[in-house]
Amino acid sequence: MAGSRPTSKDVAKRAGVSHTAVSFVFNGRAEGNLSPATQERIRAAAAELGYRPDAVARGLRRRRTAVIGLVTDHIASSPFAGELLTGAMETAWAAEHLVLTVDSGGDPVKEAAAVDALLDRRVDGILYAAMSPYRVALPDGLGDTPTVLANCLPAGDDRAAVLPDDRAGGATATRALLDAGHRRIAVVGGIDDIATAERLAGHRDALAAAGVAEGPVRHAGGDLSDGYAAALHLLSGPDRPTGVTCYNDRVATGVLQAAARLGLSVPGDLSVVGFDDQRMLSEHTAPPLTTVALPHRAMGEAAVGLLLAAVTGSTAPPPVVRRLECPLVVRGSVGPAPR
Amino acid sequence: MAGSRPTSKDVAKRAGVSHTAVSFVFNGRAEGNLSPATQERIRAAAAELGYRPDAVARGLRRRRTAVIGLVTDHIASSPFAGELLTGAMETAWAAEHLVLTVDSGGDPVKEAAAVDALLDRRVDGILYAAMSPYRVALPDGLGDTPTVLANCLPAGDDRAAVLPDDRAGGATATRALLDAGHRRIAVVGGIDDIATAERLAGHRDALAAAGVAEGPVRHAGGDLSDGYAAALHLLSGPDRPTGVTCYNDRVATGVLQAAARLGLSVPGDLSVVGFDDQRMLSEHTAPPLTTVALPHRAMGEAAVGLLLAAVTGSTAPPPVVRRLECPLVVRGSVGPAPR
DNA sequence: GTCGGTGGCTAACTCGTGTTAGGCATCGGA
DNA sequence: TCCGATGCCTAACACGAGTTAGCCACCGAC
Repeated sequence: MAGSRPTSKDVAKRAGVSHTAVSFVFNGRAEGNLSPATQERIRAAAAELGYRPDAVARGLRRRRTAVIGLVTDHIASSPFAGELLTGAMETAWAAEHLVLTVDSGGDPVKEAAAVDALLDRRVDGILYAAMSPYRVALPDGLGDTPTVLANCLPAGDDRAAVLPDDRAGGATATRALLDAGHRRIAVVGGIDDIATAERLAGHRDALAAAGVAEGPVRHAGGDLSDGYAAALHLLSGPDRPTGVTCYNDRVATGVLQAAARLGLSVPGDLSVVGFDDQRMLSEHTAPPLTTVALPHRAMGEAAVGLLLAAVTGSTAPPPVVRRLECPLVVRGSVGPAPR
Repeated sequence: MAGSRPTSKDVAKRAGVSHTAVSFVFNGRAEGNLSPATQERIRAAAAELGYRPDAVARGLRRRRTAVIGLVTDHIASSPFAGELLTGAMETAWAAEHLVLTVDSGGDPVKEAAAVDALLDRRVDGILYAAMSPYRVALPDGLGDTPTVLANCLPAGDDRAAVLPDDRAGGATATRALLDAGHRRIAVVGGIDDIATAERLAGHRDALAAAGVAEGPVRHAGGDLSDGYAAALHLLSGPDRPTGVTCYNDRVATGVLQAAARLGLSVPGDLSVVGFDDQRMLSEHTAPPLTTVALPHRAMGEAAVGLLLAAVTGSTAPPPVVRRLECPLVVRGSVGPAPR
């Protein structure tokens, strides 16, 4: 007896009406069809029994499950995925939707199987999140299921996508240094990467807007040791820069260590700006890192927002790329230019 | 035409049989009921149409959705949650189940609503994961839905739970130092916490087993600065310890910084063992941290394993607490005892 | 020739809801 | 008195499967 949920029929019996009447009450069709007294009786009966409509049966009939599917290539490896997932879950929740997540681990076969499994469950839309912003071939079979990509681009430009605005972010990083009075600004780290190119372009945008000449650029890789090595070189030469923007926080941490090694104080002698806001790192360096945050949470929110709009409007999301702002997180590694 | 999935009726029509026959094929009831020739015709028709049974309709009839619900209090804040989620998703996937996740953000009201939303979707079981291992009052209403707690304990001992074996983990940390020949071993960090007490007990277990006298214990808190301060004190006194086990990796990082400040080399003069394996930290300290890992992924796997067993056996998971091993992750911060 | 059994298949019901067409009063007006 | 309109409600079907009971033809045995 404890095990079985009450159905709309139970409620109907208790209120002395048909189950149709119960359905009306729970779907806003009561007004004009059911007398206020009857509505009240039904509501009371439902409350007493603790009735809640069965979402599975409802999904079958309505052909909407109020569930959106999320397939990603690496959820555990980075806190970013967690942020994106949180953003997605929260906007979904606000619209009374839930999120069904599958991690493909980057395996295309599993990825296709994951999409199939989600479609079998009749999810209302699919959010496809990648960890690296490359172009991505979606498994086919999703047909006209509303689909939005997050942090990656569709192979053909036929799907909606949500991405960080790397170019503007690059400009933001550099502007943080310019605003503090720096004029000799270097760029350290980076790989053969769309993001690297975009951020560098943003860097140049900011320099140009301020009428400042370009400094040295060292695309040395994306790891702590890369930042360390490049900075050691860069900072021991003549005419050393007073500010450095980095490809990411790992590289920036390497730069901080190199500065410490060379006896340069940060931010006294040198200012450093990171990228990504990898908080486990950026909050714990000495000094804590001023950095440009990737909008992972916002991407999750925006992507689900697009999906929900498509679902309620029963139209595919417009296949445009939306770029989201990368906000500056001010901590302690930027100070006024020395001298 | 592209938009609508084929149903079992479409397959039936194409194969010239009833939809019941199709259902038989997809549920292992074909043998003995359908001639091999008919089976083959059905299979062929299904393949040509790309038919896959609708999981929503199937869930309604079978009263099993092949979805398990996961409610957690903080998914984004730590990489641990991601690990747990990954473990859960993987074992679920291996059994052809998916995971429906809700983050309550620690709000008990939302938590209850989340459980209701999951039950509405008729999830086959619920995995309740917390970030801190305190006792937890489950929202009622889950009745006899199979439920397993991960990383926390039920308020009454009426539910199954999966936890790290903190005591054994504490012993593992200390044993790593004992095995390297250390005899003066300190404990740094910790809060008023079950985990702290358990790990300390394990520490003493290991010392007792090796017949080594207890060293200083500083329950100084759980942050980097706490570790730094405590270690500065501890290491500058006379008769300083040669090995330290820490409450967590943040504390351990503080200890490393204190050692550097005092001119002690790690692991030459001092060996340090962390706890948690917070990789973003432990992999990037100098030297990289030898630490005891919390079995988050294993907890996710074990919890879902228990749930699946309960679901297929249609019996509640036995309300016992299962403690999972915390493995030692060897990196570079432990060396032979000096002298 | 009838009876019982068996292999091969389907009609008809079920799960719990949403939805459409229509029934049955009652009421006002001619 | 009869007619149409209106207010209130329900019967019956649909969604897409899984499941039970049973039909029908064929076979062998008596």
